[in-house]
Amino acid sequence: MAALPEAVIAPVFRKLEKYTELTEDDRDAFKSLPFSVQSYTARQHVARIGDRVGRCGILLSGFAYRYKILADGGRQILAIHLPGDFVDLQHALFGSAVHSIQMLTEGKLAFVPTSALEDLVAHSPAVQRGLWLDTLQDASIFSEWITNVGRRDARTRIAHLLCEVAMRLRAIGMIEAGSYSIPMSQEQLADATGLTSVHVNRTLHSLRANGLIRSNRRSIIIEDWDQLVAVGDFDASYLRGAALNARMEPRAQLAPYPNARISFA
Amino acid sequence: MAALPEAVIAPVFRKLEKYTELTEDDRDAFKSLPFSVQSYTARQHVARIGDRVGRCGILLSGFAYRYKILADGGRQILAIHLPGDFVDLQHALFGSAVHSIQMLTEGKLAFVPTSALEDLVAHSPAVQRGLWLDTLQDASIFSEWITNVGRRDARTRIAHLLCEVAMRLRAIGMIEAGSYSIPMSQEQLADATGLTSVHVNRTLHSLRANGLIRSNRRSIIIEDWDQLVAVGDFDASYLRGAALNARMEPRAQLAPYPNARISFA
DNA sequence: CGCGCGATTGAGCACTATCAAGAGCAGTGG
DNA sequence: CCACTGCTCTTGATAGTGCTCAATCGCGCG
Repeated sequence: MAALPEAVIAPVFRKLEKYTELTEDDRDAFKSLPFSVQSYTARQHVARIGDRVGRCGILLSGFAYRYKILADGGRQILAIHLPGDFVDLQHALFGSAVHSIQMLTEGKLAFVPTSALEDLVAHSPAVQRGLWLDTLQDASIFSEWITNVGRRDARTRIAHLLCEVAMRLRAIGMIEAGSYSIPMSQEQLADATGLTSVHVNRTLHSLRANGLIRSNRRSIIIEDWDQLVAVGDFDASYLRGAALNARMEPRAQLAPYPNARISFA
Repeated sequence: MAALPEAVIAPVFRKLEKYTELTEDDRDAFKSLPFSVQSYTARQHVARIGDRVGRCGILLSGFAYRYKILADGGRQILAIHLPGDFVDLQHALFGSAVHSIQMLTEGKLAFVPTSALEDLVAHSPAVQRGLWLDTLQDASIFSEWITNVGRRDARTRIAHLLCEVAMRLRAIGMIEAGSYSIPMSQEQLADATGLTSVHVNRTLHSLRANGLIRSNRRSIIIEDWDQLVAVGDFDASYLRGAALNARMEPRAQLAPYPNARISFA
């Protein structure tokens, strides 16, 4: 357990400080938390349902997702995590995992013992506030997902998910040269939207036919952001701090980044 | 704005203290927050999407729910709130409403100005921790709802929702003499489960035919809790503190309260 | 006693799932 | 360098769950 280099936790601070002021002391205290870093391969599990959890994971690189398995064997993806995300605060604070967490790609996580994090927040209201707001933001994204799978048709659902991921990647600066990539199979897309992979496949084809996206094997490129937003019934305000300047910019300005690429590599 | 009588905030403390120790100072500080109480009639709105929000609402009595309206006019209910719930922490902390909040029944809310709450949590880590954990618990419920609407069939969805509400009411002591009531129309049940009211109606009939519930006009009575749990694929562990001793009791013990009544009055 | 909202019921339809088979790309080992 | 293997994507045919549309009923209320 050693402290992390500045560069690695910079994204975490950016997230925490989106709505909270941290003092130099707060930052120092956070940086001196005992971290242990672990590397994962794609598909590796970070936690499984039922595990006892005594640590809190922070995604440093790569993508991860949380999911539940149902009685009938079905799977529902609950959230997609990007670098900088706190991956399982709920598990850490309550002590047990009620769903599983799996890597989408290879990547690294930093783990902090729950006890150390609890000590920190007991003495640093600002850090706790940052974490709380992050949780509130996650909850807001969850509630949008409820809406997405509950009341939208397949076409809208998928467009909405693509918009969300695009916007969140953009907010953390992971769209460079107008393109970005996340590695999700159509089956994973299906499990995130409550559809079947077959239907996702057909819907992607339809979006492609309408010129909203392009896609070759394992990669999706947004061709027409404005239309994708329209089709996806997408309004980024629920993303709060996870959207780029969501508070300030009017909706219109949130949208366009010309020809951005989503490569589902 | 006057302080609230002890009796009224007792449920709030019970919630906050489920996972956190509050000192006498913490409690006093909380009790001296400037509260204003407001009464609502059934169907009245507490907040509407787009509102600027500068206060935090605590449900003192009655039931409320949050919902979103979609582009096509559809409605999705995101959460059902019971007495003692913090109804819109997200809105209060971020300053604007991204969904609407409406009363299910008549009831009362206490409002605290966001600034006063922020002052309090800046000085009382324990209170902030309680609120944070409450938010984490809400997020856990959200994620279960995603699963519910995303991957379960109509029968399972409705059974699951009935189980959840029953369990949560039980946790706050609102099931007396083995019966309890919440006032939800079939249309509201539909908007919470992502179904149509017509299909909810038919599914309730089917559950009734199988002896899992009884129902007359606007009231549902659980006849066979064990079977309802089985049909609803219900495992209360996601409820965390919102379930009765969810941490301690094995699953089997969570379940039965003989012939409990849900009156959807 | 008339009104109104919610519950109920029926008929037909549509979106999405299911089942099944084949194709394409990537990584592996010979 | 090339079969082998496995996974994901793709496509077709068929079925079904849940939706839509529409009308009627029933209870609570003024």
